[in-house]
Amino acid sequence: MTDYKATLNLPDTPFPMRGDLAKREPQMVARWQAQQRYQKIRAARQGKPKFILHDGPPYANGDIHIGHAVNKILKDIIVKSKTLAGYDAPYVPGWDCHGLPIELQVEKKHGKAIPPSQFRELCRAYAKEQIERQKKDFIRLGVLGDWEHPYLTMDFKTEADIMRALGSIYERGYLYQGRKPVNWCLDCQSALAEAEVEYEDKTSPAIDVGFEVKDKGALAKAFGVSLPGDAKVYAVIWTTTPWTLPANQAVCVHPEMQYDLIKTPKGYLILAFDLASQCLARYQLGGTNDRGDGMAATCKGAALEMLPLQHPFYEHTVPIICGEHVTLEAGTGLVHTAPAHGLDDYFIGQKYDLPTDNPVGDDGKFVANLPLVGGLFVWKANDVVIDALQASGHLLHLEKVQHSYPHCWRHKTPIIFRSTPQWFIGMDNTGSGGMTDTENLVQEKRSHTGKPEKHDGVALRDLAINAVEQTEFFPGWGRARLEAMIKNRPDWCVSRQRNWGVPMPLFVHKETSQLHPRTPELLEQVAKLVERDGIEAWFSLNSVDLLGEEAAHYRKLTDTLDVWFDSGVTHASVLQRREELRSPADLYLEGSDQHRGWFQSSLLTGCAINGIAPFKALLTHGFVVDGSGHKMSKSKGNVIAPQKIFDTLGADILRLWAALTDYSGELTISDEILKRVVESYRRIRNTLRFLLANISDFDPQRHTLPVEQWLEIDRFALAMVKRLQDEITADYARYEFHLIAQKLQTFCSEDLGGFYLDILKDRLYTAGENSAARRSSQNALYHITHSLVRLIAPILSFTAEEAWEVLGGRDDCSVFVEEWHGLPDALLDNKATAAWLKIGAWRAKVNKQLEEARTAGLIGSALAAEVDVYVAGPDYEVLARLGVDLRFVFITSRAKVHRVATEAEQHIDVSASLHDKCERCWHYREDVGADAQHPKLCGRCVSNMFGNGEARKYA
RNA sequence: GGGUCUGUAGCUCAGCUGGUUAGAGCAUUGUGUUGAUAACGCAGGGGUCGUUGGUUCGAGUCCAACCAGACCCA
Repeated sequence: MTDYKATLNLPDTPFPMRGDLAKREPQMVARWQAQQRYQKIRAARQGKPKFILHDGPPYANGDIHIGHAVNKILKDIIVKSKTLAGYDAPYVPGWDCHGLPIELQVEKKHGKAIPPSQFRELCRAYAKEQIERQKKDFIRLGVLGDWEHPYLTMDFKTEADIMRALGSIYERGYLYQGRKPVNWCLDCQSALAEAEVEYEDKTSPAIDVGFEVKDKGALAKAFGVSLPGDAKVYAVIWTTTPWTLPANQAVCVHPEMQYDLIKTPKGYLILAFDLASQCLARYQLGGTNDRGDGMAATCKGAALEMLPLQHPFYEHTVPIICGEHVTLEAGTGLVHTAPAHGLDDYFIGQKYDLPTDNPVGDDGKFVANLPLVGGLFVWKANDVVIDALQASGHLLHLEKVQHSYPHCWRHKTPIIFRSTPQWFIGMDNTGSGGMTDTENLVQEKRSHTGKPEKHDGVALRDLAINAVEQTEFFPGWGRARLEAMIKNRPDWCVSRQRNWGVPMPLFVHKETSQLHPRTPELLEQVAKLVERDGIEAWFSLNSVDLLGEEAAHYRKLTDTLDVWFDSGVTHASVLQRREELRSPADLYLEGSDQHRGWFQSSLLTGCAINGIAPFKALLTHGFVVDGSGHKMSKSKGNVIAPQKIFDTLGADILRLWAALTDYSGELTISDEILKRVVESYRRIRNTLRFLLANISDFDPQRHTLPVEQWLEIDRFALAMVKRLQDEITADYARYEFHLIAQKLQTFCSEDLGGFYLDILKDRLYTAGENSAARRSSQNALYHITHSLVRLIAPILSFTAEEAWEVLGGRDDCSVFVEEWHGLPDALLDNKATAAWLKIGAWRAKVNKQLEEARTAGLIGSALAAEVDVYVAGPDYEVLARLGVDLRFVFITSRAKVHRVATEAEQHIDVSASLHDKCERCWHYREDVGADAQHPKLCGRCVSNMFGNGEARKYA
């Protein structure tokens, strides 16, 4: 018996069905690096239009988590898709290296008693080590970039440029000195960062204090009442920090809230309407009217603005001011305001230009010459203040309360808020130089000269808002979010009292506190030194070397810069410094938290230095959450590590997950989701494998046929892939990756697996190896494969490169030096396309009938069936046109169309074939055995094997 | 508490400017094939479109409130 299977052209490929990704990907990565693929791609794109995606630097601490992975994968998808679209898209990864978290790690490891210079060296070494760990994982994800030359904010040259950026901002008039309350530990005698503060319960004295109204006439007017001449009126505040009363500068009310003037045995009291009753109960004062609180009059807080009050134990008066931060949660609805001791107070104080004078020294003692509390420790001062208030009759109530209060995480002792001298980038000061109106500014910005724009005299806030308007946002709501933040943000405090950071290389006059007149020049001299020796150059600098005799009059600042400044100015220190990059970048891409972070620090420094944003577009992705939509945390135990995913499932699975998920909201991940992603991957991979396997003997040099000679279904397939490619390349350009992943999957399942490839198998396997019928299909498959491999490449990079090796027969070329595949015109008019869609619909109907016949036990395989299709109207022509090829579309052994008059008469008859089954092609045909020499074969197979081969036109 | 978002089948996503019985892939069930075989084909089941009101002749699609979740603030 002849084994006809051997006479078929069955698929064959070295591309395995199972990816075995976890094991094989690392080998691929090693080869890519050895072959310098990033550099080769750069060379291939030399001279092409640039697309600059600027990497927001991750912080050099800790191993990468899933959020890092998402971020880098999305960036990589963009860089690769832009590369395939023909752009020169370099990718220079970076790291943020200075700052507190690293200090804390080093402290934890080496203790606190280390000289600062040695401490900084340890920090530098630690950061370096962390970078190497993170880098290894980023590379493992398949992210392509200049990993050998990343940018580090702790590079000496970068450190110098960070200083220079500060200098530019100073020269443009946006830097100023001020005071600001910071968390202050009395035991450390130093400022604490937010991360060093923890909250614990503490018992404090809670007091209600009356501030006597000075101008009763104005008050009476505000409330619209007349008051007896001898009446005493008090604005009542409530506080749990009596010791801050010496620094009181105002009493704050909510402008929209209702305040009552209430007559009591202790005089008239001003209290918030909603809190009056409980306050009076607390003070044990009765009321005299229906409401029981003796209300005399009421008014809105706004009416009380600027009313002068007598400080309860000092000579000066303080105003009533209005603030939105006043709440009704506790107290009286009037808030004691000490700008030196609270952030809210400080901000509202800025608005009203209140003094920020801080009477408390580093040691927690009041300055010696201060009346009442001079020289006292703050906690001691509590009692003294309370006694004084009691004695003078200003104290309405005293009680002990337990509340959550900030503590130093090292000493576990309560901290205080205390204003200290700091440096700010002002949002609203108009900088130096002449006024320029915003309109002119916009005009100037449109001409991209690359030179700093003239923007002195415009408030940074206005520059920034303007820059936001010029920026493109993905997704669009990013604009509203960023704009709202810019509009509301306070001045940027850029100074920190830290060791591991870029110093502010400034000299301040000891008496006047003014900066040295030659500051820009001096700053550049320092920058030169830092370029050579790093930030240590400043710390070890002897002022005399720079200032000569003047040194005696100047203090060398020891403050360092906020780390957000470091990364914020990478547009200057990296984009403008590196040959292959430029500013503004085409895109910044980060998580949505960076609206407050890097987007903003970049925007503000960019605007302050150049008048424009350092980016043309911003893309934001959400955070990764678990299967039920909750954030991941170690305590919840719902953390999924990227390392675990690429070590078990492979990086391509993680990449496909990132692509499949709509990143504009939260990205959900769970074991089930990953399982689904693996299924998706298999579908795409197997389709690719089938394609590769069926064109393994196809040589485009020898077997290319002009499209007009292809069978029509092959041209239809070409049209389908063309449409897919058009859609997907457009989706890449819009950064809509989840649509791409979805379309790829649907294309593989519907268009290919469920239609074209299904129909094609018979022709590919049974037609003559080199027949026009078979080569026609391979022409189509060749283009589909080439298109598909490129389309998946930005997402499934490992799989694409693996397929590319099979396609090209060599392992030293990358799909990323290519561009999107140039597809020939399918030469298919709208009518023919519509006809094929109709044919597909009829195929579905036939399938349904076949399934019924199968259920009824009439047939098994579809080839065991014969169908008669009764069709009315234009559909008849559509099907009839295919002639004998119709059976191949339906994959039945015989198919015939019959015309009927009306749609109502349309139906499909399925019957089991009564003929013999051809042993080679498995069709049941009348002519099986017609050729006596080949009794088991049908006529078609005899012809394909020994004759001229069958002729096909449509399918 | 404020700002910016999200909430459509078990999972991931479509559903344009409001208009016939809400779609796809995967999963699931049944089944065919054993010449893509730890693969592939075919058919089926599965959704109060977060909840409740409102606008409209008509709402998944517009408005309001509420619930749940995310990010950033306070």
